[in-house]
Amino acid sequence: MLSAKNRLRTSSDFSRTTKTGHRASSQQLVLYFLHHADLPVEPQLGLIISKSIGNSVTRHSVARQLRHIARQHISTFPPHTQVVVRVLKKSESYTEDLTGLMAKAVKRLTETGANK
RNA sequence: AGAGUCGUCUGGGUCAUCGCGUUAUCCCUAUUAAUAGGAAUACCGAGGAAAGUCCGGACUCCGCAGAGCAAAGUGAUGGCUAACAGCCACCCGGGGCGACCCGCGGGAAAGUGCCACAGAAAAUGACCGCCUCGGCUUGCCGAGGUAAGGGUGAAACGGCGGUGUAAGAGACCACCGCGCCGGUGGUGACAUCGGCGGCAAGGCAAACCCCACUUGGAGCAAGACCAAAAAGAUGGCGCUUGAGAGCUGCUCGCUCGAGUCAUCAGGUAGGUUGCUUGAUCGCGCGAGUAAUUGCGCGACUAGAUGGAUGAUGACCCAUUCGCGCAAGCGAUGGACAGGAUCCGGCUUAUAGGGCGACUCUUCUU
Repeated sequence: MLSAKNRLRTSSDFSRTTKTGHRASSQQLVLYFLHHADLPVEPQLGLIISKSIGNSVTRHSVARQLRHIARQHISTFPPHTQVVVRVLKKSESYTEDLTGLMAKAVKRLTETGANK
């Protein structure tokens, strides 16, 4: 699981990341990520799970699994980064999808950072 | 043994590793000196419905001289409770051989309204039929009587039997039903017995309405405290005689330069609090048919806030499937469902399992 400092907390963080950030998507997930020097040093991650996924039990269980997977990869993100994961469809396992998307996002972030 | 009725409990278990949240202890760092951040260790960490948010309260704020209207809700009787639309007991009506179950149970002789389709008529009614009278073309027409019969309908103007009649009819009579009066039993709803009365009384009140009783409003996003920024008020200093800022350990010096500093009230963003020990639960004894309650002893560890429970492994138990005569082996791996101020209820969802009480039938002794 992710510790509290690695989680997005406010509504404005979510809207800024989803509206102005970059995107990477798969069949089941969409990953938004934003890198800016004004953001906190620790990488932060937030989840968006709609009611179409299932009832409250299902949504919480999906969120816990995603946080568990994301914990192993959050340290690979560069500092000053915020990430939002949106869940589109219900699935048995999100491990491969999330791992692939996060690797892609990290690759693009480090490339743009190199260009600077 | 079989068939049933009712109540109640449980809601996979044990262990290990990593991770997350609250609290406590200790250590480190920072300063505003009692807070913040970080690290370690320990303890604890979703439910019987946490759900729906349908009732009732606690708690908080606002309002409030008193009375009435409106609106909403409740509706047999007695009790329990903080309170209730809840619960218990009992009454009444209905169902079952029975254990037991079902019923939003005041008023339809205060008034208004509605009663689909069918049917003559849904409440000032005559379609068929029956009877009487009149007419003639002798089996039809007209006038009238009749709610016993037919047919329609969820429901047809008290039921049934007799007297009676042209035919009929509470027109009259007995029993039942209904209403009133009285006796007895019961706290009471009511039951039962006796007498009298006339047949006046179709259903719907979850149609309006009438009667009785209850209710001030909003809700933890309540409320309380702290309090950025921007704007405001007051005061100090200053506008080339330089306030203040940057460079610096300090002074000098250099550069920028027209506003700047302090206080105040308000209370936005944000934060803290409210926040979990309570009409609490378990056991024993006592009161009560029971709901419930008195006393004594013991127990109590979720408090998150984009919202903490996840991942992996081992064993056991349960389910299902396959192999097998069986023992067993292999695979599968759990119903409904996730706290958000807290309690009492109701309703709805729920795989499987355990326990208790009782009824009926059959057999044996």
